[in-house]
Amino acid sequence: MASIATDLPAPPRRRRASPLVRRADLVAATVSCLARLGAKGTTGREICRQAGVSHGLLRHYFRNPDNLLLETYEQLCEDMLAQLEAAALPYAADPREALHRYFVAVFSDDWAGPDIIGAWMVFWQQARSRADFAVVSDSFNMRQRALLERLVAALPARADALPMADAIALLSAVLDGLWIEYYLSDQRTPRERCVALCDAAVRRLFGA
Amino acid sequence: MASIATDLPAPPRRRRASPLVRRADLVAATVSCLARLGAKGTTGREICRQAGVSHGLLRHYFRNPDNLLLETYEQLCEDMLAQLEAAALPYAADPREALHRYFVAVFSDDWAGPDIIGAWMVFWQQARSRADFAVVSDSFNMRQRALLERLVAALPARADALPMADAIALLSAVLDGLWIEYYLSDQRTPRERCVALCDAAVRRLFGA
DNA sequence: CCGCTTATTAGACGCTTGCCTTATAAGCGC
DNA sequence: GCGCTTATAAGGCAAGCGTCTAATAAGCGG
Repeated sequence: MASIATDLPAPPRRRRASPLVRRADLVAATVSCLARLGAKGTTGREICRQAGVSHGLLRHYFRNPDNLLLETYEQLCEDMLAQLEAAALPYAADPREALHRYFVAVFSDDWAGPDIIGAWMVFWQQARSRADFAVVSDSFNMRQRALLERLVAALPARADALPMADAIALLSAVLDGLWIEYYLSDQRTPRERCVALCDAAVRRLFGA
Repeated sequence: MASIATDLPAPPRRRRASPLVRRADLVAATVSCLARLGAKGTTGREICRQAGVSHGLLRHYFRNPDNLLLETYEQLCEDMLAQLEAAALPYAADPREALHRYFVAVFSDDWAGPDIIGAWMVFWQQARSRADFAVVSDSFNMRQRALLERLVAALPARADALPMADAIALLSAVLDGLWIEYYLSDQRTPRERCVALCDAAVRRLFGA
């Protein structure tokens, strides 16, 4: 048994890390916290606990917990948009396939996995009451929809098609709605079914 | 100017109310709180403040703030289902019209107004991490979908129709997705457009 | 009009949070 | 290897929360 003297002072393992790495750590811990504990449980101290750093460090990198939340949201949106483009654009020549890849990416573990999906719901909540979050949300929605529009535009034109704005809005709604369905129970509606339903929606909305 | 004696003791206007009324007051205050302040801002004390009662009263009617939240969720679901049925079922003979009334009710001020719409997002969040909330959510979803299915079943059958399960799932997703879109900005997508898009989805999914 | 039930308030307690200030040492440049 | 920068830890402080207990009075039955 170790002596009390060596037990108590507990070498506070303070390995230094580059600012960029630490910031990334805190952002990652924030996402995990949001997904696991929701808005109420995601406190500055809890985030630091999860990141394995002292609670004073948060203030060293961010103005306050709220600011960390906002930056996390921004980065999450940026990353997701980049990956959606990377997944779909290489197949732009075959719009059906490109859309399919897009759907698969949306429901992938990266953005809809158990360690992250819950975070989006919290951000949506913030977007309604806080202007700075709303700005990020609006920008994200706009860009996501632009990408969708770009993919859809490559589909062969049909005579009995809906107005493009309506079709896009509906496809976008299907995506969000299925995403919520998946959020509420990945058992009841597994991701393969979500993707299949999205594909079906494309066929229905833009012609067989 | 009134005397200090009458100012300080501040007649604590403690009018009695029947238990049912007070409980309803607290539930209503909870919804308002959730919608205005989100999950983090909705504390037991804040709810009581908003309801105009002392913070001790919450414990007199509910085991704890969490329990009040759950009961609020249950009642909200019950009320909404009842009103959806009341809005749509009288027109069951004309399924198109019945569905339209259903959509109008979903996006009405009663369930999507600024004083309530934010609450649903919080409940969704709870439904993922807390089993008791998940039970309420699942039951609500099941019954809502059953009602939708009942209305859709009255539509004339079409040869090129999707499998019923898929069509229902997609229509339900469109509803939820547009609901979120409306939640994020009632400016960008006003409720009339949401309803119109739902109607369009019905035509597309179940035939013109 | 009195007395009992109980709705209601008020206050105390311990805990956690966010914010700030101070102390420490890790690791780079020289 | 030495010293300076600064990443990191730690603790104090006020405020707010949830829980509990005790005191008060409102309004009914008699």
